[in-house]
Amino acid sequence: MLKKLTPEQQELLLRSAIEEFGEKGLERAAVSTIAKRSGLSVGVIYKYYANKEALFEACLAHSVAMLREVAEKAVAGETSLLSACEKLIRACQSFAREHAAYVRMYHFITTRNDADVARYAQTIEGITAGLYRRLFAKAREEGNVRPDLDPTLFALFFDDLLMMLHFSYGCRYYEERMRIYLGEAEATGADATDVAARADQDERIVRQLLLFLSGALGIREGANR
Amino acid sequence: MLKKLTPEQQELLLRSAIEEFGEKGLERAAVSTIAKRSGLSVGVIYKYYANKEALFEACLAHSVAMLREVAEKAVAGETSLLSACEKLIRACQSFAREHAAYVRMYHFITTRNDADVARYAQTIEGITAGLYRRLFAKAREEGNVRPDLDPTLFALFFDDLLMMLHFSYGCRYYEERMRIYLGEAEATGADATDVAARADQDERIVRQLLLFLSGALGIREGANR
Amino acid sequence: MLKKLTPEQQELLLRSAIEEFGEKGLERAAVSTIAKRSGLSVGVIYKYYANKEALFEACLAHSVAMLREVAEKAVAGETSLLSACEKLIRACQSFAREHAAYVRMYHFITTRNDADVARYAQTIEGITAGLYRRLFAKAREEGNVRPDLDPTLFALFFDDLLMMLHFSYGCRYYEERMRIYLGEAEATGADATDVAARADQDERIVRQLLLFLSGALGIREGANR
Amino acid sequence: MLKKLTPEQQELLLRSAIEEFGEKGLERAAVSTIAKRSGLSVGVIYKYYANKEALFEACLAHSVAMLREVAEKAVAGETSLLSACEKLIRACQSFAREHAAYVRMYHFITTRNDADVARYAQTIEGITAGLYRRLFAKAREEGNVRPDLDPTLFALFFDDLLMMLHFSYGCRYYEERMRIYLGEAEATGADATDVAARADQDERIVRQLLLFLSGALGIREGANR
DNA sequence: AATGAATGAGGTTTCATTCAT
DNA sequence: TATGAATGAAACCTCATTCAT
Repeated sequence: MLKKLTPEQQELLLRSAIEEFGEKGLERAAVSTIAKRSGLSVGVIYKYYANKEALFEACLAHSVAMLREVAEKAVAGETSLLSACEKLIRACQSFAREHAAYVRMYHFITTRNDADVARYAQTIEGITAGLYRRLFAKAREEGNVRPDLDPTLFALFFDDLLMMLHFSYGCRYYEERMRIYLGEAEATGADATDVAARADQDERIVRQLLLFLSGALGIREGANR
Repeated sequence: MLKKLTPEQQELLLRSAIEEFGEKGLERAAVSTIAKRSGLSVGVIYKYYANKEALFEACLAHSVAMLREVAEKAVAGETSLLSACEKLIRACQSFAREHAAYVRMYHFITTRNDADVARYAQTIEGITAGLYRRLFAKAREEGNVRPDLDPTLFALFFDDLLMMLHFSYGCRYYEERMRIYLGEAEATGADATDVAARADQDERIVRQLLLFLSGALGIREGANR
Repeated sequence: MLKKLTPEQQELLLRSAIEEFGEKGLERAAVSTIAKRSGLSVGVIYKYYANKEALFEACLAHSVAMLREVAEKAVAGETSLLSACEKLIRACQSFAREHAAYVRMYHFITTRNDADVARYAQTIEGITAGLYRRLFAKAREEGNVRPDLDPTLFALFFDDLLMMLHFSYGCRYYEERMRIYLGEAEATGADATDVAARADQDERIVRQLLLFLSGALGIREGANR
Repeated sequence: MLKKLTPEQQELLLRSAIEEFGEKGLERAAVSTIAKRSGLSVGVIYKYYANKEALFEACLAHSVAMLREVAEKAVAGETSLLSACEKLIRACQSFAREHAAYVRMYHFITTRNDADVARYAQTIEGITAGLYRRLFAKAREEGNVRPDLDPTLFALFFDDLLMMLHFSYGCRYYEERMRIYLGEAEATGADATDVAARADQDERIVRQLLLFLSGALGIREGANR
């Protein structure tokens, strides 16, 4: 009769858990901390999720669903391959900046070494794999990309670059790595200059990645724009 | 102070620890298991390393050193950019097939979220970042690649692809992801057919990645070979 | 105050609780399971009983009342000591076969180690103790049993045997123990042969226990029948 | 090389655990309390026993072994059935007075309702069952007991009485029950009068139980003494 | 008044680290 | 000095009890 945990509280629980897991990973995250963060009791978490791992998986599913949603929105209605890529890249950037914890959850899946990995991978990668392959296959048929391109493998390489882009904006190590490559000092705060510099850098990354991709795919500029 | 452990034993300890960490990650790996695997006592491990984390870091350093060594050997003496790339790709494949645990250690670094990340990244990525940047800058000067290429960012994208290649051969999630992209069933064993099929697939990946890269870099075929 | 629970529901609650407690004991039984079994809410149980222990005690009282009722019915109107014994033995058997949970509840009292034990024992054992003692004292006066019999202690020994008989039919350990003594395999099911074999065995136990008792009590066969 | 837990400490651990389990039962006993009682750490308990249940079983085994040892010593070398019975009864009394916790452990087995019960029963009861059966069969062959006695069932009834005797000295509920039957007030302390009264009562129980048994078994006085 | 979801104390168990031998 | 058994803090999870609806 009475559902004490409102949808808002359930959402809050997931968000709190994603933050905790995103910071510490499955093992180091403590259910009691998640309870505190979300203002709920330990008991109620175990009412909704059988154990810590089940909660982790729910967080994964939630995070991945958001990632996918963003990706799908980004390419929806795009007819040009290059502009679809641009949309995806920009979507990656803004999503990862806003929801770093979700990106980190995604990254944590990749560290798993158990038997469930196959299931996760199928659920998460299956859709994008198909999407990109079809995108490239169609572009090849239409003569917009190099004719010797293997849609299967190019889809993989393309996704490699998008994944790394995600991680570079959401995971500290990859962030640091990007900084090293770009040869810049750590941003100290969030003042106006930093924000502007960051936007500039983001823009530079977009342009260069598009350049890299258009070369890789052998995109005929004229045909696309 | 610590004379009793021969270099061979130290090497053995690191190898055992890398295997254990590579299988289970930092949290799930047990120091006592590492002791058993290496035939040493728990006590002596703590004589050499302050704590589990310190041992983990030593394993990271060791793994990364091997990775780097392999990478450097691969490009040594290569004058052509494309053939350097090919060497690197093939080195990735064979190293990851042989030393999956080392690759996984490398991958574990990226899950770090603490303050030490910067130090790690600097040590590990600094060198390759510089190497690739110089490689591309030189190629641009010599007119062997597209003139509008930004050596800094292209180095990053190139390393993205190599990292993902590593992980695709060493980490279960990424392995599974590659399988999904390539649309193939899980290899059942190590019989002759499997081995041959795997070699074929590896070769296909090398060729397509080189195609992807040469397009991306705008490599002038004639100038390189 | 508590009007809403009909006598039928109260009875059902007790029966459900006795089943749950009989299966699992006080600690392992869950109030929520009892609520489910009885179709009531957890809340209403706590309206009627202060806590799980109080409910357990009510179950004890109820079970013991039934046991006693059965015992009293069995001896009512019996003039011969031996036939009173026989009635009690048969009553034990059939009651325990039908209401094993009640027998187990009774058995659980005996595990108590707290201060309330005296109160329980007084309530439960007081009546039978008096009953048996008077039974034996009367038989001695009438010259139907050995004259050196101590009614007090013989009542205790007699009750010992009846208690053990109860438990042997209601509690798994004692059941198994009886099987070991009787040297028989575990009954596999409830088919006709099993049922017949079981009845035979029950009958054998009755006859031998009567033999044992009549010897112990020094019953003069002629005087009793 | 170094077994820090000496046999004495292991013995102490078992004794402490038996006391704790004997007082509270499996569920209510806390491993941490056992650790405190024995002056050991929680961890070392889990080195020696896989979990609380395993420790409990070890305590059972230990207790039962002692009980059996005492029983076997009691009948060893006794040629007369009646004097063997007397020895057993007196052994029960003194053992239970000294090691009440062991008796309670034994009693706790009988509350179990799980599948392991059969195994326990076999181990514990198997030996005495055979012993008593043979004792009675031999006595019947020799014409020392009634010829219509069924050794199997009489062994069971005899063991019933011994078990109840044990419990009456070791378990509070049964103790209280005996007091009710005997119609005496609770002993207040351990002063001289109490001790003497207790010894008197013990003696009375021995004699009456022997009387009861000799009647039940139809022992020919002349043949035995 | 009845419900049953939420609470949170408390128990079991693990394992990094210590330290007596 | 090297060992590896002992330590004990910390985390998961359960479930008796409460209380908002």
